[in-house]
Order: sequence, then C-alpha cells, then structure tokens
Amino acid sequence: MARRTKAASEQTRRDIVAAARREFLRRGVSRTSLEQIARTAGVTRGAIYWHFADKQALFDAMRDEVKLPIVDCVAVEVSHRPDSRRADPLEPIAALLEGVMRQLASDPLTRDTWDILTFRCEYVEGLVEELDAQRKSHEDFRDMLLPAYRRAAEAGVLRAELKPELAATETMVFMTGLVRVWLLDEQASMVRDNWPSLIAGHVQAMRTATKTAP
Amino acid sequence: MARRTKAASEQTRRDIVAAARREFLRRGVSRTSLEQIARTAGVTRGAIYWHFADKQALFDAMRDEVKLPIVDCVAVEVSHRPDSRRADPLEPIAALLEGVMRQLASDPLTRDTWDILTFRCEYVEGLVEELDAQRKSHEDFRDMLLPAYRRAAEAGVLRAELKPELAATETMVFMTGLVRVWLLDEQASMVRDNWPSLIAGHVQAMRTATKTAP
DNA sequence: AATTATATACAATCAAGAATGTATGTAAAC
DNA sequence: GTTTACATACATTCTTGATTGTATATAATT
Repeated sequence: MARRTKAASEQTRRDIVAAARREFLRRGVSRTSLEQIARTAGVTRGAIYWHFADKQALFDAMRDEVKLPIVDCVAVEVSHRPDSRRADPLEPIAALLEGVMRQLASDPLTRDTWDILTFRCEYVEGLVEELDAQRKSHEDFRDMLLPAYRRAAEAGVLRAELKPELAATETMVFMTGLVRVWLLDEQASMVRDNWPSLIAGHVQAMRTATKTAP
Repeated sequence: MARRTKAASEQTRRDIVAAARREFLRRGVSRTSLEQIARTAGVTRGAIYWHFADKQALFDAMRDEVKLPIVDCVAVEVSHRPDSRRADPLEPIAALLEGVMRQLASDPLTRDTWDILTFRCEYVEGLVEELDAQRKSHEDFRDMLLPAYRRAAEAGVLRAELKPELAATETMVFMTGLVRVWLLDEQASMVRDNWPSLIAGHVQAMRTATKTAP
C-alpha cells in the first residue's frame, strides 16, 4: 500500500491502540501477539512497528490514553468551600468517591483499561514501574483526602477516636477494594449496582453522630 | 539419570513446585518457561512433564499448595459463643480479619502465592475459572460475616442506619482493598505495619457508641 | 502551475530464537 | 522382568525484530 494522509495515519494509530485494548482484554497482554492486534485493527505488523517501537510502547500508549480515576486524577483535589461553613465536610469526600465509580461504570474505555491493568497483565520487567506508579497514586489519593478529614475533625464531624490520617487511609483502602470487587463482579451479584450504598455507608461510618435514615 | 525412590520423587515434585513459585514471582507466570523452572529446581523439563501435564497443571499445584486466607479459608466460620452474652459481638470479626493478615504477613508461602495471583499472572483462558473462584470466595466471605453482624445488630452494637448485609459487604470490600494495598506496599510506606490499626478502625466505625481510646 | 525530490506510511518477506510437546533412552527400584 | 522416574533429543509452532519494497502525500523548486 501507499502513503496515506496524516489524518488517516492518526486514525490508523488509534485503530491499533483500540485493537490492542480489545485483544489485551480478551487474551491477556502477554498472550496476544502483535499479529493478532494487527489483524483486529485491519493492518499488518508493519503498521504497528511504524507507530510504536515495540509491544511495551503500544501497551503504554493504550494505558496513557485513559485517565484512570484514583490512579491518574489525583490532581482533582477534594473541593474546599470555606464560604459554606455549615456544609457537611464529609460530603465532598463522598462526592469524590462517587465520581470515581461513576466514571468507571459509565466509560467503557476506563473500565476496560482498568480491567486489563488489574487482571490481564503481569507486573514484571517493563511493568514494575507501573506498579510503582500505582503505589504512589494510592499515597497521593490518601494525602488528598487528608485535609478534608482534618476539616471534618475540626468541625467535630469525625469520630473522636478516629485520627484524620487513619481515616484517610481507611478510605483509600476502601476504594481500592471497591474498584477491585466491582471489576470482579461482572454478574452483578455483589457490588455492581449498589456501590452508592457502599460509599454512603463507608462515609457514614466515619461520622460522629448517627443520623437515622428515613 | 535413573529411577529414584518414591520419597525422593515426592521431594523432586515439591522442588519443582517451589521453583515454579519463585520463578513465577520473579518473572511472571507467562514469561517463565518450563526450562527456567527446571533449572531452578535442579532437574530437566522431563521431570516436570513427568509430574505435571503442562504448565497450567503446575500452576494449579502451586496455587493449591497454599490455603489462602479469605479465598480458601471460608470454612473457618466466625466463632459464635452464645455463652458469653456480654462479650463484644464485633470482636470475633476483628479477630478474623487480624488472623487473615497475620497469616499473610507471617507466612512467606502465602504471601508469595497471593502476590503471584494478584500481580504476576493474567486471568485468561485457563485461569478465568480462578477468577470465578475468587469472586465466589468474596461472596462466601461476606456471607460468613453476615450472621456475626446480625448478632451485633440485635445486640444494638451496630450503627442503627447500617444494615447487617451492607456492613458485611463493607468489610469484605475493606479486606479486599487491605490485602491489595498491603501487597503493593513493600516499602512499608502506607499499611505494611499499621494494618492492626486499620482493622481496629474499620470495626470501630461499625459501632454505635463511640468508645474513646485512652 | 507543473515538476521533482524526499520523507512518509505502511505491506511483505525473511531470519532467528524461544518455548512447547512428544518420543525415546535408561538405570535403578520393586 | 517390569514399571518408575526421570534425562535427552527432536519436531513443530509461535513470535519477534529486521529488512526491503513501494506508492503516495507533501514540500521544494522552477
């Protein structure tokens, strides 16, 4: 075939990345060959080697295409509104957690990519740095929650015996588990649909006063 | 070489399984060849093929050698002692969670195997059933917690707005996250050492009355 | 505006290694 | 003598990476 226009080239590149994601999800990262990806994308391996150095680079491109909640969206700080002093300090935390799950549940790109990162790849050699990044993201997520919990503690909303540091870690651990169980639970037998209740329950459990639900 | 005694044969088999675990942990399941495993075990591939049908069978043997907490120990029910009515109904739950983490932290076999299952293998083809098993184990774990939380609710120890079903799921999610973060946190920067506090905090958060720590 | 030159965007082919599975050999245990 | 518990050798498949080919888009030149 011949040279194609720049726009068409970019489209080819996107096709390859999309095909890689599909095949990675179906057959796992290491078990899918570049030939498989090429066939799915409707090109040959030559096209893949033109756009990407090797399989690792293609994987990185697929992974970087999606901003994963928690892992990549640490920049989104828990909103602090000093004007509304009577507002619930724990509410922005709940909103953040719900936002993460909403993106995961609504965006197939995000879900598939996270599924691949969780279940369909092996963190060795070229991917150990990805594990480091995940660990760092967990720390960042916890650190991001910390000021919100501190404000809650100052407002007397946080349980007295619960230090803000511990509360932040609890929530980080909770979200880690929630995402994993949610991904695992494709048949919707456990948390696929009732994650809002779980988030509400988790945040409620941090609270001092017991507000009875209607 | 020649035929060896039955005891020696069993030893060879164990050596192979141990070597497989080490190599799987280092290089990932799909990237380790049977040749690598054989060399580490001090045998040839012939020995592996004698004891195991293929790589999948060897993986299964390695995995079944260890009883993983949560995933395999669902038979261990949360102890119910109807004689001690004034005892804290939430205490056995905390004890169960601590037991899981203690085994994980103290037994290298358990830790390495779980590490492999979490980070070093791809759940596709022959391993999808393993994912199903994990999902089922999560359900079983939740179901196992349920009666304990029901008793807590009857005793008035559980937060009023928290249904026992929800509490059980919360704890299951919490433990899933805790194990993952603990495995991720090899540098001990987050939860490697303070998981007792996290468990205590989690269980405390389920409680109605706020007991102030000294 | 037309021609030329060059870089682009792939396809096709080839060489090489790695891994698996199988078949066969063999010496000692039973 | 037969089976066991391997080691050795071999055939086959799969995958990668490199090389080469090529038609065209685009820029440069006139």
